[in-house]
Amino acid sequence: MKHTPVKVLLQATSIGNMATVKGWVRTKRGNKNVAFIAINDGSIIHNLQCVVDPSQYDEELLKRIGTGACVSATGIIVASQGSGQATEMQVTALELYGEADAETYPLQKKGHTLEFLREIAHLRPRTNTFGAVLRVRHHMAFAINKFFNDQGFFYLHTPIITGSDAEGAGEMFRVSTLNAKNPPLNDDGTINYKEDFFGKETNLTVSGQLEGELGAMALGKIYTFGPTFRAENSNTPRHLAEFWMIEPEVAFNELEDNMNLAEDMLKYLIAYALEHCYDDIEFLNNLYDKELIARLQSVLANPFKRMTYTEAIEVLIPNIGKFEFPVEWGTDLQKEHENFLVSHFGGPVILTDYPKHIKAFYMKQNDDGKTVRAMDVLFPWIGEIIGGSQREENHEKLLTRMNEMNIPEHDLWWYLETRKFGTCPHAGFGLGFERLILFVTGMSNIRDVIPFPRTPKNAEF
RNA sequence: UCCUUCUUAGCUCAGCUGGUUAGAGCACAUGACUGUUAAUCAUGGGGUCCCUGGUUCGAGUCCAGGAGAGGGAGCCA
Repeated sequence: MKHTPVKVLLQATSIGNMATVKGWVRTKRGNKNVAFIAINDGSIIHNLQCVVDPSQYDEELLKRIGTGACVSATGIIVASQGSGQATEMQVTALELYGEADAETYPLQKKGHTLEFLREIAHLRPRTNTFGAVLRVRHHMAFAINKFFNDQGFFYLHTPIITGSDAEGAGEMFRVSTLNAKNPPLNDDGTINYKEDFFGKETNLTVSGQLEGELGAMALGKIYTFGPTFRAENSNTPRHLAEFWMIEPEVAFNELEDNMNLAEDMLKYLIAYALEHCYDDIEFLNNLYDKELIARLQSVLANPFKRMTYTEAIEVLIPNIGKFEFPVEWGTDLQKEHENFLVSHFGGPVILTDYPKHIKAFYMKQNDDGKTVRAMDVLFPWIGEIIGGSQREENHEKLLTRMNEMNIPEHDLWWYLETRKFGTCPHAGFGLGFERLILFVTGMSNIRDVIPFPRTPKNAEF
């Protein structure tokens, strides 16, 4: 018999229907007269309560249907006599697909720490928490594509294996088919990558931005959304070695347009989450973060505070006594400074026009000779969620800056040609997908918003 | 990578100043209970005290080294 999602069976319109449900047992309760089997199939955070008359079934079969078992139940959907749910199933047929030995199945009915669940990442999607997070993650991925598609952007697939090591966004993972124990060598003892698969040194991408700019110089408005890799030895709740990044790039946009796009996108995504994932967000709000829903609504209700780096420094200096690290014009902001600004203004802050020496080579230089048209979006709780800029479109200025910063120009000849042939103002940014999910779910560790996290010393599963 | 805290039953933890046979709750098993909501009650089984070495009559407890995890910082998204 065709089965119906729990999500549908829980609706009052299902009452009176014969149906089959297939899923995993969350709990079983009861006595010798009646048994209650709560079944979850992942379609929604709630379970379907299946009511079983034990006298109608083999005692051994019922015994094997415990927490974690996979079953199929058929019966009529009725209004629930209990108070915890609107509907339930009066079971007439029960089939066991696979049992889960209670002695060894690691997921119990009761509390687990998130740290323990990370050790059993192959099973944790079966918990309420990870079901909720993974559903939210799906809806956010879909909403990102929808947002950009609706605005006329094209989804550009930039390469995951990159031949340039000049993107400047961090340490890279080498991609090679050479024999690691005995690689071919040049006369001077260095590894001869001419014999490698691609005939040159290659790595996993740290950013699709440079290729994204190539797309924007033809299609006008593009975005990338794909995996990104950083081999930094970062051990924090906000960093992953493998994460997903969204990078829009828009021809003819200047910094102001870039800020508008970032704010519009973030608000669209948060509103989408509240509209389409409310059950899951409500669950996370109640279990982990009582301020979650209020914080999401607050971000939607207010414009992001926009100010220059220089103005931010002026706000920070009178409060210098509150900080561990010094504040003066020219130094990069520490996390404590960013946190101060966000709580001082009571919401997201967009900082622009940073000193050029703390930002990347491709950012557009301001006329003051000191700052560049950079933009960071700082969010409550998680800090920097977006980093972006208007790009330097002047070939001469870009080349000079690359030389100053020792960026090898021969590696990026193709990037430079966009400035030689039909250059134009353009801007873009990068949004860390998992950081967005952190914000929307209220989870506090980035390892808990991706199914199988990759971090230093950890690539299990 | 740096600072800091932690590692005891399947899970979450207690274990005092080093002292006899290492405890609790939950989970699990068995039984009871006429509709439960993390059901309840009774009984029971369950331990490489992270690893290696040291100090001591004696180490879960003290010391050294190592591994793993959490929090904070840096790097960034």
